[in-house]
Amino acid sequence: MTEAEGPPPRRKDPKTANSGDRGRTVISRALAILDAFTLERRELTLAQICRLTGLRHATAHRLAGELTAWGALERLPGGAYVIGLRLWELGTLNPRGLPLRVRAMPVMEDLHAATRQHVQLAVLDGTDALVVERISAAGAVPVVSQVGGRLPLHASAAGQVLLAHAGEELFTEALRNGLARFTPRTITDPAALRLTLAECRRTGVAVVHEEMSPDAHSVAAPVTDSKGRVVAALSVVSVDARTHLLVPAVVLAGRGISRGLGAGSTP
Amino acid sequence: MTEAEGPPPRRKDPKTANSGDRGRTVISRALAILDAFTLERRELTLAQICRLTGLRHATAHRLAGELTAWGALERLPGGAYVIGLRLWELGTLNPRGLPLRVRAMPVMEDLHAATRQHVQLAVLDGTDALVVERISAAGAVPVVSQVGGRLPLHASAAGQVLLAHAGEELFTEALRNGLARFTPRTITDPAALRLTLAECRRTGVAVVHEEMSPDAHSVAAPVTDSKGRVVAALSVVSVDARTHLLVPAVVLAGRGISRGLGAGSTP
DNA sequence: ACTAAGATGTCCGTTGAACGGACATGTTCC
DNA sequence: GGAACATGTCCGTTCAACGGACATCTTAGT
Repeated sequence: MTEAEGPPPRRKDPKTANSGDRGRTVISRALAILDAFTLERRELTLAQICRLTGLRHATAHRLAGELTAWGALERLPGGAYVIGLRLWELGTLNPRGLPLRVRAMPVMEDLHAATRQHVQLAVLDGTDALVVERISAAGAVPVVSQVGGRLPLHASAAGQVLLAHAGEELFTEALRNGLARFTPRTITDPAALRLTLAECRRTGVAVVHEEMSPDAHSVAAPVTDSKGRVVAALSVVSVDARTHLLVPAVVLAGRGISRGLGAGSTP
Repeated sequence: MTEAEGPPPRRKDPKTANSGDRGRTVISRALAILDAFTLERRELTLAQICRLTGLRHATAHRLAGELTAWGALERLPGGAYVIGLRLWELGTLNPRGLPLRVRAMPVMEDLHAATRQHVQLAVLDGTDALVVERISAAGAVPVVSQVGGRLPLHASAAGQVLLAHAGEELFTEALRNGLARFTPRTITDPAALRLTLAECRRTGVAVVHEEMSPDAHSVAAPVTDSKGRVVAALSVVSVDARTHLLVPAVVLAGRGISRGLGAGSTP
């Protein structure tokens, strides 16, 4: 009597369960959770993480719990997850992050005081320029980027400096991603970009007029390490089209930071 | 004939293999690799990672490879590993990191200009105060801390402010870790610390004389968010023992940052 | 030049950690 | 009240992770 209905099959066909998921590693899943956080999405609930990563909620729950226990994530009172301070603390250990920043800050402040414009320091990361430090000017162009944000290599002064001094392989890699157009003045022709970069190598600076956003004019100069390699780009962003007036100041500041990094001391 | 020696046992007893390792998860191992990096150990070879984490080199090699592919680690020309920029980029998403920093920076610069001393901004993380921003003064106390570094809660002005406004549970937690003595003037008696914290809550500031390192005197004031909760501590470190002269400036600056965070606007 | 010691990188059979379906509980909205 | 959704927990199955073994390369000692 009690077995009238028969035993229901508790397990589904395993083949349908994780069919599209084979070959993924635990670490890749955990890192996918971290990847789900962006500048626009700084707080995520467990359900949002599941949707963004495609993970089952049981899996996401377990992984997020482990990441939280370690400090890679934190939980807000409401239950939502945020990137943890431990991750920020670890990030400061990167040689292109904090040490560069500490050396650059005083000079950037001088440059900011002299020009009263936005001052940015960017390094190469993948096929983008990553802004590692920034001093904003009150009355200048609204906000084009922020610390931790990214700039396109072909359409920003800092990006062009970094791209000009990188290898040919990065240039082809950047072309493969396509030269996105932001304004009518954006350089989208590979040959034209190559000429611009050559000019940048010759003069030592990049000057960009409204290639990324209207009314934004910028100048950038390279920052080199003790071996003369370009490790960062220093740029000033202004609403004034007469950016050539800023060239000497930016070059000077760039060299000032480079000297602080030991440029020229060990040839 | 050919089987004279017999088949050699290729596998060792599995029980001896990973006996002390049972129950550890892949993620805990990967995070242990990241944990191996500290301010003192910013570059690590694979062999060093193995020694520090206790992982087999095959495992560490695979995990470090995955972390590198994602950007959590980077490899230097010599083959050594460093914390990757991707980790720094993610870290900037923490609400107590960048947003706080952006609001605080201008005020910190004003405070630095007014006092010509080290200016620090610290938040609570576990049982330490984590320095999230710092402006160094050229002629002041050598170097007591740095961005990404940690201060003891009981022996630094910023730490005392954070501890004074945290719950009772953090106080007992801090006691459990022990009140480490750094100088003859360090408060190591729990009852004395409790009195100091009560005084700090009453006056709104913490004043510390050589409790962490000789010749270092510091004053700290709280920074509050829109709900009046203490989210950070602003401190000035000086060689001058007459720190009471700095109290009004630090309080003013702390309130200035708080106002930028919306303190008082939504009661 | 030969050997030893140590680091990095790769392979593959074994096995236990990770997966995900199912269920329980809590919350929100109509 | 109950439908929809989110979070949290349990447990049997299985495939990804582990680590011993081996290969290669570099550095050090004699």
